[in-house]
Amino acid sequence: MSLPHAILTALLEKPSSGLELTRRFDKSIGYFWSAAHQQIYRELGRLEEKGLIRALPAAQSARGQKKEYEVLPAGRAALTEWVTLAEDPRPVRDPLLLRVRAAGVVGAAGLTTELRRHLSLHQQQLTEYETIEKRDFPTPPRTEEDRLRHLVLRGGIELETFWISWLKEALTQLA
Amino acid sequence: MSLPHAILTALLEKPSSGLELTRRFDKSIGYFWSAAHQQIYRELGRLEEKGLIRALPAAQSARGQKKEYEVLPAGRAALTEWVTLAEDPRPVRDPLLLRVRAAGVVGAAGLTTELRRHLSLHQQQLTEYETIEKRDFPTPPRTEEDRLRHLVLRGGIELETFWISWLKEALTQLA
DNA sequence: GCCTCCATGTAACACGTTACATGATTCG
DNA sequence: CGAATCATGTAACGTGTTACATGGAGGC
Repeated sequence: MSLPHAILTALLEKPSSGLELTRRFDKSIGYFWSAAHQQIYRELGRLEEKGLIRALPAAQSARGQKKEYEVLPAGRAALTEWVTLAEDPRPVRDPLLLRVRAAGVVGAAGLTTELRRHLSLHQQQLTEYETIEKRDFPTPPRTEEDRLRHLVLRGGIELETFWISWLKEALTQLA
Repeated sequence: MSLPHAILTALLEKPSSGLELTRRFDKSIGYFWSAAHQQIYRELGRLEEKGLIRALPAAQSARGQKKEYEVLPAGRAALTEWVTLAEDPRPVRDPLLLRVRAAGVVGAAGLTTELRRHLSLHQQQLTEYETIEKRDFPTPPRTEEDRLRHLVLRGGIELETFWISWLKEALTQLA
């Protein structure tokens, strides 16, 4: 039940059309909750049907015509409730860990190439996050909203740091 | 495409019935790739149909009768191939990070309770992993299989450590 | 007129979750 | 014999992914 709330959050930050949302998911929210445009359009339809958002009056509903949405009070209420809900942490679900385990059974030949590739990708992602951090949070954030956004970004940075360190250790052991 | 390979790995470690697999997923493999029994039975059926595993001859196929599976050569080959496949890291997909971001928009009232609850759950999980580490790897592992299994466990431990540290920082900032 | 890009969708399928169904075995 | 437990499944649904369809606007 996360995607609808991700969309509500994005729309509260700024009313948008489906494609604009898709683009914003690609750079910002998508760093920790990704979604393709097909999923976004489907979900926008459901949210509108439930009365949590509405299409801005100016928008035409014809195909190929831009359609902007904004959040209704009921939508904000639903999001507020979701924030404090008791929802257990997702168990880890990572194919790479699984593959390392499988390598223990069928042999680790060729695994290091893939580990090196992942290491490089995580290093790239870390660099990207650090660029954003320097750009958006050059000084300690003052508003609560900024502090929370920075906190989320720190989460991303520390996760990438974990992967880099773990992959280096793995490569050392397999050398 | 991870579940079938998780099952192949588990079956190579030890031929099992559906329920035995379910239990082993609950304690071991499930720490980084969980699955319910319904999913496992469905997947066992598919793997058998594809000729990657087979039911042991002794087993009856009647409902309520135990049915053990073992991996066929084609199954081992498929798993070996998967280990070295180029498959990009999964983008992070975490509802808690999303909720913190949403809290930036609708207000963080009541969020700390949930963060404290998560902190406690992650501390429990870390303790569990450390118990397993002491039990299974009291001395540096010698075989490649053991080294790889330990590596995966280290991944779990470091991930939990990350969450604990991040949650503590978050709670400090929101205090 | 044609190509590209912007924009909104549909369809089909794979995967994961929740609820329920059915039969065999064991223990009191 | 009744209840609990072991064991294998079915059904329905929600979410995520891949492939494809439709239409408008601007540039050559």
